[in-house]
Amino acid sequence: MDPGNRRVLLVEDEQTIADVVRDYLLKAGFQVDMAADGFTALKVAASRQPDLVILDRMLPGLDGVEVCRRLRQTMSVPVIMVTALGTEDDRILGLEMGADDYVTKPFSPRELVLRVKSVLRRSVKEFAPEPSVEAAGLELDPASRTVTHNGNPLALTVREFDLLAFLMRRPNQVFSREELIKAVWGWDFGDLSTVTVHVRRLREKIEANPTTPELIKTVWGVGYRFDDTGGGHGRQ
Amino acid sequence: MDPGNRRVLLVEDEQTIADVVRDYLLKAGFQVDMAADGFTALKVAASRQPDLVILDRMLPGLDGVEVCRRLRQTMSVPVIMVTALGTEDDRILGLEMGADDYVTKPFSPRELVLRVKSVLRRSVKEFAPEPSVEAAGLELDPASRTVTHNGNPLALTVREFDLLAFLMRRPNQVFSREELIKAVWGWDFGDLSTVTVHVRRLREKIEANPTTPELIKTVWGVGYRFDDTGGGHGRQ
DNA sequence: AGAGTTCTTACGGATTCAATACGCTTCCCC
DNA sequence: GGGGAAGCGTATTGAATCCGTAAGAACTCT
Repeated sequence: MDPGNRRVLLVEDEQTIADVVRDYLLKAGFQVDMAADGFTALKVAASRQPDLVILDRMLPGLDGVEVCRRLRQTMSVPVIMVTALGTEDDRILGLEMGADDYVTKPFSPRELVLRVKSVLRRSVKEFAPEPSVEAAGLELDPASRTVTHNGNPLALTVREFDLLAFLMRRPNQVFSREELIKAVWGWDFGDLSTVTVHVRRLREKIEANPTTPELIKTVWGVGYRFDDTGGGHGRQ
Repeated sequence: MDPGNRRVLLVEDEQTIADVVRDYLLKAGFQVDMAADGFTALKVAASRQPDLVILDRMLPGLDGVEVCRRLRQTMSVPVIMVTALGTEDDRILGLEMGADDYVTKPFSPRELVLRVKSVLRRSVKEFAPEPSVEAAGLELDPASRTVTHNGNPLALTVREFDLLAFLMRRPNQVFSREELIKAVWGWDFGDLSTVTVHVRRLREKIEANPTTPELIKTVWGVGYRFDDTGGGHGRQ
């Protein structure tokens, strides 16, 4: 995600910090609005409709937590909370309040910009349709959840599709069964043979000869890898 | 994050400190460039494109703050600032200046290495593939776990791959069997002949003539060393 | 020449993966 | 509801692979 035309509202009462951070955001290509207290923040947010809000927790007037709460009542903008407090409890509290990320002072403006980009990436992804992938004669379209092999459609199950999608998006990269079960299944633990079996079933459908796979290679002692040897960079 | 093939630029005018820190970074697997003053630092940074810069604040010529500012104008490399001053205000000032972390003298080189790793971890994307290494006709790609010798792929086992990766990332450095078994196997003790045998098996696959090895040299009474005699600095 | 170090080979055990089978749940259509 | 099919996760078996150790040969340095 590039900063492009994104608008960030920076709510911070300490002028020095505010200036430095604003410069960094501008340099990174964002448009920046500023507010020094809670009420102004809400007013500016309503009128400018920012794509993201950076919110100091200590503010004159309404404090950050309250501003966050009220923002959430009227709009669904992502919020990054900035605070001088750094305990674990505070962090959890901040996130529970509805902040999408949490930064403690003193912080590096560079890091803050990275987090802004990361949060925006996350929140943009949720709505943007994912592009389809193409590799090795296989075309996978997440929007319609269809896969074709040299033109003819394949009937994949949910798991099979998700697994293939994950691998095709990251061709030529090995993933352990643990990584796969975490990424595709969303589990933190579980029987890893689940992955083995699903790879097997997937191969049965996409490989010309499932016994000697050409697409999903097994890397002994490590995991699996989708091989995209050739030509076309897959992106529609 | 493991050091992979990351390149660090170390800017430090005190030779003793510089040497110690460089050794630690090398041991940790980083590639290290060095500069002793501000102007050299900028020049080296431009040509080598490091993944991170360690910057002493007190420097002859341009001081650290100024170097940091100028770096930031042209590239977006993370910076760790090293300084003799240690007050809280300085720390904040340093971070506000754009440093991503801040270390005060006297510092432990070990801690510095940890911070380097931490900063890199933050600035690197989650599934970003580690850069591959190339040396002496050999190309090793950690992401796909493949190795090619002048283009044709080699079939290495897990141990062989890990061993080769470790050595190739630290070319021209000798490692004892103890160090290798600790780093590659993760053991604190064990039969050292394990290393010997695996080096042998590895040579069988990568050396033109395994009996008179050109790549993995044995240093009698000490250990093994991967020789990168030639030209190209290994970076994909 | 001798002691210490490294090379080389061989082998049994352990790990890993493929392949199949089975029970459970879900969904659909009757 | 009820029968049946399909998908999923787990367990089991068997085979291929890899790994660590041992033990003797070859080598290096003094």
